[in-house]
Amino acid sequence: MRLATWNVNSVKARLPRLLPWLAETGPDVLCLQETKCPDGAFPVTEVGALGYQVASHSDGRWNGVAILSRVGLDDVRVGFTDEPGFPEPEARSISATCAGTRVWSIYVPNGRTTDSPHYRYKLDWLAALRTALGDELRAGAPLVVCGDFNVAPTDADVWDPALFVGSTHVTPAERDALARLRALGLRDVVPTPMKGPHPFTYWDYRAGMFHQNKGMRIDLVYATEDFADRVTAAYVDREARKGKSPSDHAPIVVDISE
DNA sequence: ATGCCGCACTAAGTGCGA
Repeated sequence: MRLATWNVNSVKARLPRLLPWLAETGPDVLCLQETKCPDGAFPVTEVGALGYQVASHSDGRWNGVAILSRVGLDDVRVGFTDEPGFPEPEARSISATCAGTRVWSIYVPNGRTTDSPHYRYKLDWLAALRTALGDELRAGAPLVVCGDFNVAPTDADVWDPALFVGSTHVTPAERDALARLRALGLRDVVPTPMKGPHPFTYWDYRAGMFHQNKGMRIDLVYATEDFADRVTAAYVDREARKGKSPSDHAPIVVDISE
């Protein structure tokens, strides 16, 4: 099975990139984030023509997550128990069972700055996610959490750690929240960079950040041991960040043996 | 060359992203 995750920064704007990418890469399951697509406007016909079922969760202009699958899409759940909001819960989590694996697509709140209420919201959201995942892991099925975690796990996951001192995405509290997810039994499936030493997944649109490879690894794949042990390859598809009208994130592609 | 911000909403200006 081939699984992928991609923050597309608007599924509508990215459709001319998404459709050929699906046809060429052929993931069996694709987790999307920042679809920015109102309910009912998701291009289900276009991706359906490529053989994919869609489960999406939207709140209009911002956020939005989805799962595309051509190997089944059952027991879809939007959000999770006791999910924090700002003030109301936003469209940041959707999960489904695909070919026997519980798949989550998540878009963690940005946090903005460490003195912002959005930062508290981010930490609370990650803590509640941990609780919800812990509950689901007791069921014992293989599980994988994919998405834009908005946290760089280590200093090697940002292009210049000195520039990030005092910023969100790198604080001990955020990294501890990730460590607590791993402590549930989830393993960080680190992709191959394809170029350079760092498997960055995000490069700002501005100032030529991509061509200087000044990026961050903030899109992650966290998998249960039984799933992670079956991973045969994982890579960052930098090609999708090139060319006309790309997302500012690149997809991660993971191959798993049956 | 991978190339110097883009998206949504709405109608030029703002909010957001990390």
